Amino acid sequence: MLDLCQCGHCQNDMCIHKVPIFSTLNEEELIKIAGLITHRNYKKGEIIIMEGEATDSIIIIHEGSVKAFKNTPDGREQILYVFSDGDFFGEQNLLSHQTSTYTVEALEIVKTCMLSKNKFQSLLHQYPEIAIKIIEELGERMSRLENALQSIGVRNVDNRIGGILLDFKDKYGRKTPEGILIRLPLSREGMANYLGIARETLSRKLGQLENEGIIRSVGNKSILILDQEELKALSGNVF
Amino acid sequence: MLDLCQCGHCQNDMCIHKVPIFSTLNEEELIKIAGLITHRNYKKGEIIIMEGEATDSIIIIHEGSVKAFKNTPDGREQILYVFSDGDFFGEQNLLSHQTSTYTVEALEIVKTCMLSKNKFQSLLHQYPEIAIKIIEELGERMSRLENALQSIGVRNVDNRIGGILLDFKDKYGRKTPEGILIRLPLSREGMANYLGIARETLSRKLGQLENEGIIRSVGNKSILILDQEELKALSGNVF
DNA sequence: ATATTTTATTGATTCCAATCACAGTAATTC
DNA sequence: GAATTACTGTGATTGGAATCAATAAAATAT
Repeated sequence: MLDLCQCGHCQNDMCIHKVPIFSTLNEEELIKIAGLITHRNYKKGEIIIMEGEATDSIIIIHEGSVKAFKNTPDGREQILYVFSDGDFFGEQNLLSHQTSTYTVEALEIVKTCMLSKNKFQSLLHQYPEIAIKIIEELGERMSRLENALQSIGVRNVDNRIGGILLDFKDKYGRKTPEGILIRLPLSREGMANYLGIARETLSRKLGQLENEGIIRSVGNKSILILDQEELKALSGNVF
Repeated sequence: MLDLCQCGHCQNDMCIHKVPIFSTLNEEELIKIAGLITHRNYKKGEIIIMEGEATDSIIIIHEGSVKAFKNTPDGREQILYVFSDGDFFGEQNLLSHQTSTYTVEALEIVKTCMLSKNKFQSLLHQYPEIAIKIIEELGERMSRLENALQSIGVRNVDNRIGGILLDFKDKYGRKTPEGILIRLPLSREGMANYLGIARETLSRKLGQLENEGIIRSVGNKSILILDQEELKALSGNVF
């Protein structure tokens, strides 16, 4: 995003610059909001919000990535979202009296910005555009959840794996001469928990895709996409 | 909801009376909005919105119920929501430039109220509380989707069936001396498409639950819940 | 650089739900 | 109310992914 700020006080790395929900505001308004924000950092593995807990702030990620998950009755974890720079969470608690519907855990060192319930609510009344931006963002998240739910209706596991790789490509991919290199935010186990399948099944399927020349594993934390079209076909995404 | 309107013009069955997103407004404001609304009825089986289609209105259900679903690549349908009185859809198209993420089909005779894009947007700017109400409602829907996604991570199918019965109980249940009688909005096939399982599997599992004395089928369109606690245990819902 | 721990892969087996096939039941239509 | 049509239930079989078990590879610590 273009940085319009020329003043001495305003840091260029202010988190609000990164956050889509504030994107309709001008620099002056942003500076005002920046003053309302508090910061906090987390180490890898630290819990930021616990499922069922009430929070009193909306939390915006300034840097790093987190996973949001639920613990299933049988002791596994089902990952619902992976949030990174500019994403927010905790908004449910501010508007309704809901407690958090998921646990949020840092996947690496994470810097967050927090805006307290009261400040955020008055902001919403002052700038309806922020509310509209939030509705838009929630709409996108719902759309992603809906797709996830659909791909489960399709019992085919390959389908889901194709989907997650394409998702990660958009968010974490980098073009290289050989193909698009994805720096994975999750381990194999994490990805399996995202897809709702067993770790071993994921390994096998990824191995298969590698044999077919569609992808290549690069260490444990990266995957190179060699044939994006084939992946799209696999994911059943006809659009 | 209490009907405060005493005037001659205002119909008591105005849809906006039923709609939570307008619940913060006073009677005068409601009457103003009522004038902006157009109506349309649908027969069972009629398509209200098609996936991928752009619409220019938010649609509120005044009476009846609908299913919102996606067609999976392998030709099945995955139901995402069942909407009834007071629920709305089509809001994605108004705020972002998204097209509909699902198809909506009437499950019975349905009466709808529509508010056009332009009118709705100016309303949002005028009454930020409406936007906040929408955020709340979307939050609840997301919470439901998240639960659905979780219960898929749990491979156990009984779990999901318990969940859908408890959901339907809250929305469509009626207390009787024998237990809570649910008037099902969906056929067995519909329920199976909601759960993402085969129709036959659902039949078998429901039969099992009946043998265990937890439920009783009453014709094809109703189910009597005899042992709600056992159902909760089954659904793994510890909260 | 080596040792230790963590994470990932591969193989063998089991099990649950999908599918196929058909019979039974309920709901419409005439 | 009989006939037709749509929906639902049950049995037999198959298949794909989970689980169990062990090895291999990678990341981290020493």
